[in-house]
Amino acid sequence: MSSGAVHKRPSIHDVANHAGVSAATVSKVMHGVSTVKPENVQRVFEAVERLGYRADPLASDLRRAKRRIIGAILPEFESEFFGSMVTHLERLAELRGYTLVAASSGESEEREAEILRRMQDWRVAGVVLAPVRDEHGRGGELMQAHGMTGVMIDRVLSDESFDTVSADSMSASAEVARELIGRGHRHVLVVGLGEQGACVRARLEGFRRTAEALDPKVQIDVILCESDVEPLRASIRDYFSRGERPTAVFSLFLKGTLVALSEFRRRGWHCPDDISLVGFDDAEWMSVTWPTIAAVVQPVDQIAAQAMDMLFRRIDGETGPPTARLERCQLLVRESVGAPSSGPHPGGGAGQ
Amino acid sequence: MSSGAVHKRPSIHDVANHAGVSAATVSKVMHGVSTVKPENVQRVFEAVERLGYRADPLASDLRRAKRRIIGAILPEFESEFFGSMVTHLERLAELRGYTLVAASSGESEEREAEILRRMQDWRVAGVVLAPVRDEHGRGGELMQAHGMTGVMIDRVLSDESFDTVSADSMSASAEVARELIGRGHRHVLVVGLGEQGACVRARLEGFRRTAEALDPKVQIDVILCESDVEPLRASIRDYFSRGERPTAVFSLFLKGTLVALSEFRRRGWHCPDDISLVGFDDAEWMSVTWPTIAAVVQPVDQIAAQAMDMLFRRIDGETGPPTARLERCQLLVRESVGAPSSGPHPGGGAGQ
DNA sequence: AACTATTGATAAATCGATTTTTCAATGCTG
DNA sequence: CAGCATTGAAAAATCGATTTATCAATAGTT
Repeated sequence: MSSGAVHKRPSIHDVANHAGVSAATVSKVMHGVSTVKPENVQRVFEAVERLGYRADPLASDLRRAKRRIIGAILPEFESEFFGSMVTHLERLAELRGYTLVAASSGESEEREAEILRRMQDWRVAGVVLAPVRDEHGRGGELMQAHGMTGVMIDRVLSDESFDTVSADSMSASAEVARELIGRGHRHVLVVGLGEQGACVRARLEGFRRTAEALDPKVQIDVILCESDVEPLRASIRDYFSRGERPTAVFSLFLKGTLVALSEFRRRGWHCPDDISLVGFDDAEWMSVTWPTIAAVVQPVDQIAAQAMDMLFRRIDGETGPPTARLERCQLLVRESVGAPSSGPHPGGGAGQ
Repeated sequence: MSSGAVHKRPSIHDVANHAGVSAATVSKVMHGVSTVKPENVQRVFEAVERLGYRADPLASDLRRAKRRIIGAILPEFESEFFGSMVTHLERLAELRGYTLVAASSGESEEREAEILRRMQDWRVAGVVLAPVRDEHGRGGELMQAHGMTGVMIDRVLSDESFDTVSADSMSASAEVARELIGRGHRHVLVVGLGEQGACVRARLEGFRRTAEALDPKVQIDVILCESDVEPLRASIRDYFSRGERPTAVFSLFLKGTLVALSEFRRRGWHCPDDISLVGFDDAEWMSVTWPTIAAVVQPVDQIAAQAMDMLFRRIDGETGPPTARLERCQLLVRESVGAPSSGPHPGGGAGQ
């Protein structure tokens, strides 16, 4: 469209000329410094108004000691959990006048490392890292080696170098155990990804300890796969094929819940009549399908808020030992959890 | 960890000093300019290596004519569709040495406008805008008024100022119509959000025209709500309460599919025995639940690729009239679609 | 041998802000 | 009224790169 007048934006010097003052004065006015004559303040505001001046954040950040950019590194963007995490982080960064630059590591530690390097190039003020593995992975090492300011979230428990914020996996798993044992389940399959992660161990142990405390004779089978979903699916399929017949499945991750559901489908089992299902991570569809799926809801908003809070404290120079926060989860018991089925599943196998 | 040596990163001048050349020479070497003595190239490389030098993108972008930043503005991050869109855009930007800065408008045109202003402050090279409303909303106006370079995606058809890329909604809807009519449905409820959007009209008309061409006596009811989900839910509930008994529901958006499903649940209707369901937008869970849900899959990868392709062409100075691309969708017919039920729906729950 | 081209590199200007330093004008004190 | 402190603003340095202008040393011409 017509007027090419728009193409060059006014700089602080243009404003200064228009107002008949120096660039330094304009800068002061923009930052509300009080040592400027009221008359000049007026003229600067008028010039700003007339020219539609807005400061270039690149230029101002270049000069400043700390850049007003926060980097966020998450394993992926496709899930509701991380999607909503980005939304929260974005809002919280903005609230403080910072820009959030989010990147996805695609569940790869190499990419995670590369992104961290790039964030360091940008000299971001701080990083929110949801590591691919856990707090002892490459990401943390790199952040530390380069003296970056950061917080780790989600797949972490605690770290000796960085603040961490995550869901209280252990308590949540314990609650799941109470729920399942309470309903009479005595044979439970636990499925999950990332066998070596501290977070997975916490979820598993939280469940196991509570379950065994409630009934020492409970049988807990565990299927963990390294990272990919398909091997997990294969293992679960194999497990059921061997004739194993748990009365409930507890999934430590959303993907596991999906895999379990699809394996139930394959075998024509229905929840909760044939088998019960509960998993970590809630999703919108879970309250809509038939049956509705029970889930552990992680407090995304609180995790994000706490993480940003800690991060900005560190950015503002707070020292002291790293803190490790655990945010309380909520167990939503839905239709997919019931009492153990009375008889053996169709297709053979033993009952309870 | 110990050494505070890490805290100040080397600048191009440090490299220059180390190599015994000038900063300009270092810059040339970094950009592969050939007019540098091989010996000096060596020394610069060595200095870069020893110091671990990496250019500061802020500083280099400040000087450059075009900044290597692409802005992406999407209505939200929580859905698989936009989540995966961000992932693709991120990768495509990176591939060309650009950084993607994504922001969510939260379905608000005010926020969309504010983000655009901020992106303009950053002087991004280009913007990928998935407008809250459609190509005639405030976002497009602003981009144009400020002479920004951009592409619009998703809720658009074509525009006289910007290139657009979106799913071929009309063809996809036509295919849905063929499928439903072909199976014998003669009374279909279409639900959706955003009544005034061109994209909604295309989806609706694509369906209506094809359906009526196949059988002029088909009854098509339509429930559209402005933007919020809850009014839509109320309308649908009211519609069914009035005794309307379509044999199939076609949802124009993912949210609509969820609302429809939950309303079916409320009434104890099962797909596809009591009513068939098909909707725009696929999601991972749809192939896992019971029944599996039929969906129109939008080619996110192609939309992203085409959008970035067009955008970079414009950034590189290509002129000419804006193009409007439509990418082909795929209809995944799953269990939620069947033949119309033989009789009227039971007033209460149906058995399985 | 003198003069022009060419080559390769450096110095300086620039991007658009912030921050520090300098400086002029005014006010106050004795 | 001289001397000093205060106030307010301009000038200059800075951030870390890129780009342009300038310059010295060599090569090539006649």
